[in-house]
Amino acid sequence: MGKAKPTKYAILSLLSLEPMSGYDMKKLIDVSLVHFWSESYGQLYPTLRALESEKLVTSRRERGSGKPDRIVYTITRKGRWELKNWLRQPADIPRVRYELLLKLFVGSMLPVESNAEQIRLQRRELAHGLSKFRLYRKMVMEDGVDPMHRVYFLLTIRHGEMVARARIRWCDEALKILGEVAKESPDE
Amino acid sequence: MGKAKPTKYAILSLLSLEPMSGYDMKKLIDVSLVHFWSESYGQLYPTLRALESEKLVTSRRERGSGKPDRIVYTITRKGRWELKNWLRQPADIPRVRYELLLKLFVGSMLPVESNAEQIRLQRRELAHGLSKFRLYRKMVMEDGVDPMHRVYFLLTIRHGEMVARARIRWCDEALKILGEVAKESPDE
DNA sequence: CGTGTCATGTAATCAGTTACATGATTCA
DNA sequence: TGAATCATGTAACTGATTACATGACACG
Repeated sequence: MGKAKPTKYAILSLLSLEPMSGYDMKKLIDVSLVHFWSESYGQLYPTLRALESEKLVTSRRERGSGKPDRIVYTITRKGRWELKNWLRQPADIPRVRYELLLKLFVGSMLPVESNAEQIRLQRRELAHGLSKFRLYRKMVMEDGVDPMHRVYFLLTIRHGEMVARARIRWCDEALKILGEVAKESPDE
Repeated sequence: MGKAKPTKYAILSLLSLEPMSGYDMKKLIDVSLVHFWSESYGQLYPTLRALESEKLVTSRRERGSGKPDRIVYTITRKGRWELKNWLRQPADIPRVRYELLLKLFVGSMLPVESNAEQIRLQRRELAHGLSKFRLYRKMVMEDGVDPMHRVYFLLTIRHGEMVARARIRWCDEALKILGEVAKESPDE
């Protein structure tokens, strides 16, 4: 079955919230969905055209005074129908490629300290990511966000937080273990 | 900088443990590294050839009695050097595409129960994954695994477990929240 | 006066999966 | 008898990133 075409459905999903341009989508993804989604312009713009010729979205050109024109897309009835269809399929489990763990898997190639440093670096990234969730959560709460959507937005934020926290705990545990290893064999 | 070529370094990593064939690598990845890595034959075999012509690995053909011949690859000094170089670079943070969360992000398109079902499905997958970690951990402990490697193997397992547990906790929390939402508005 | 934002777009490239083909052997 | 395992390999396809181009305006 499947044949996912993720970008297509990501676009339809965003348009189900409100009409917007490709540029808007990119922004939205990069700030609010960044912990579970990503898109590039090179993928976004051509797909938008394809969706239009499939009649899943319509477009209208908005004159920008000074600024460049923007093309605002709106999802059609057919588009909503297709989106719902996809939403009902079981979500596929993404196969990840987590470089840090691969590097650690063959960690004995390098001195313990080198691996510890990798983990510290990762920890910093994760902590930084966590702080962004706090801001984003505030945004979702304050703003005039449709309470229908709010529950679901909060669920995705909560997921990001919980996984990031688990990873940070792992970093701490791993650093402790490597610290002991280093004590046992202070050579290399 | 970067220009990662992840498959290349995944192969060198595995060969740093012991000589093996492309087929062996695929097996190893699919059972022991599955929670943080994946490779397809279509990627593995051509890359192995490329690595050989780069003199990073050597190959010898092993006659199989009855079974097909296998081509066993060994990492060279140059290969180890290149691998170490890569290991020292900071690990890049993978940009994920987690379909479940995208579907949940626009969850209000469907009845609450439909979203809950998605989460239950995911929960089952995660629980199943967790049980595999227990087996894998036992393997690493019992077997004649080089204790130098063991620490690092265990670290990757521990990461898998901790993240899977966090996700399961999130599933439970999310289901509880959606349960309350359903009570408040039993319509749709 | 240079940088950044707005906004769309395309071509080159790369990385990756999928589906096939081969063919002997073992197991139910 | 049919399926699964062993083992290598390739061609077709898809999906995605990257780097570029355009051009006006606002900010400091």
